[in-house]
Amino acid sequence: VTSHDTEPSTGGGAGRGRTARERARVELTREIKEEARRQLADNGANGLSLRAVARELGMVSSALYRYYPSRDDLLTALIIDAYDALGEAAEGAMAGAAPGAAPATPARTRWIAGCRAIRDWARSNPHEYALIYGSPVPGYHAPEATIGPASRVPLAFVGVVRGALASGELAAPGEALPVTGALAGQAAALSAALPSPGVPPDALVRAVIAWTQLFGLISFELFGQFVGSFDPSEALFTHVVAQLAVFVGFRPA
Amino acid sequence: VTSHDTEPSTGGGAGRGRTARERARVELTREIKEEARRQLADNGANGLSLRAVARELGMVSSALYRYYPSRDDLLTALIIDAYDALGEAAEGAMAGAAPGAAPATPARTRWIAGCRAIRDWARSNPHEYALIYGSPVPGYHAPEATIGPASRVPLAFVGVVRGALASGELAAPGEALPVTGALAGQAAALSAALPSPGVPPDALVRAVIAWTQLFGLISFELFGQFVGSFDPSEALFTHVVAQLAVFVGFRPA
DNA sequence: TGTACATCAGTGAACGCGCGTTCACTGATGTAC
DNA sequence: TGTACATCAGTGAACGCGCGTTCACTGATGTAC
Repeated sequence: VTSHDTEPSTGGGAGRGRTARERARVELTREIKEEARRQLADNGANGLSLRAVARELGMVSSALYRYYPSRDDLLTALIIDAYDALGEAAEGAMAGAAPGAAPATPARTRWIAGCRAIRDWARSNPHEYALIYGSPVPGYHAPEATIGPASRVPLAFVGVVRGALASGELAAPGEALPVTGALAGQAAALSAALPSPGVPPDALVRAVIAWTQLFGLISFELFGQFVGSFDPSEALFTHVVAQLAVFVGFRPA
Repeated sequence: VTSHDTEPSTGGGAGRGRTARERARVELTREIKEEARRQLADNGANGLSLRAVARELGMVSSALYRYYPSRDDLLTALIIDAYDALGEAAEGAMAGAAPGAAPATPARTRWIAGCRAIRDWARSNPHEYALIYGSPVPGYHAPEATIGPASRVPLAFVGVVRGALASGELAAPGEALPVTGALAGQAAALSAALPSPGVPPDALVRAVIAWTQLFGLISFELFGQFVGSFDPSEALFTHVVAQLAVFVGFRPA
């Protein structure tokens, strides 16, 4: 069971649950999303049906419109929840110790823990994973509100790299190719746009590559490309993550 | 425009087009798949509708059942076509020169050409790509007939590696981690099961990792994860492929 | 504390739509003599 | 070359189903005096 929450657009900013009505609304919103997630698992994003959700909740279909103005809005809520849940898992695993306190966990260890947390979440929530990292849902256009939650994972990746850089735990590995030309420009622009800039393009590009490698591997595992070859893909995953740690340049623990 | 074909289950093995009827059947089968592909692009795999295909072709929906016994069978035909088209593109780009003849293209060059051919095909046929490498279609179970076509790309990858090995063009790079334990076992088993065995587990695993990295990158590009960062992702792609060539161990040209 | 009014969650019927699949049929194409 | 029969592609109607969304309504909950 994962924690999910996206507040419904409760008119006033009143505390959650001041009146019975408000408490009921919060509760039902949660139940609607729970049931919707269940249907996602059975039928995929396209199979998500307001009528079926209402039916399962013992309501009439039109009642759902008091909670979400349309099917796509419900889908958006699910997408944001999924990004947030995954982002939280990654952040939790990758966060360093509180600044100044206790001996910090090595960056390499935190990075590996983050990769594993991401995979664990994906395996526990395969359909929500598919919702955000699988093929786009046709006819659905993600609103801007998804951008923030979607960038939590890549930002967590970059965060570890930046931390490692600051603490001298990062070194360009010998076999990393230099980043040049258009790529260097893009990386520099991206680096400058980060919440806290200062990550050199070379390191940023290696982090991005690791990010794509990780999700490529997880997608192959979940989408069935390894059936019959690396079927329990635990060993392959462990190997790849260790290899990626080398590539990104984390100093061995 | 790409070439696509999967013969309909024409009763006898008679040459294609002996009679007018047979020619018409082959022709219509092609048109049905073409129209289905068009709909795939508009509505995704779930949006593929026999009735809509028939409508567009000016037939009545029940007529399609003379060609495909069900919607899922049509989907299977599309999936097989997609795997075959992509496989053909990869094989074409990765194949060495005829054995014994002419100076062979270096393995590294062929490998990079193969990666690029795969990406080019994916960008030209994004919905067919999503069909085979995106989230699984819920409720659809791929029949065994898809296994062969699906393995063409990974086999092409392994083929280049084996070729490079034979011609002394492959060397374990210094930063590659040793393959041990359960992973080594899986790799050895897989290696032994290959059409032509003899690829050492270490090299095989590196090829598999490169395969997942490549498709992870392409999926991110096509599914929109790079929007706003590495937006034209040409430069990133070129960099990653070169980096992968180093990782797999191809001798620089 | 008690009443009058406003808010709003949930109802039930309806609109208009699309789908996969089956089945008895017709008429053209193909084949055997 | 010509006729009789078999094959089979395509028709049209039907079955039974599900969907998103709108709308006038009812009755319970909340609020102001």
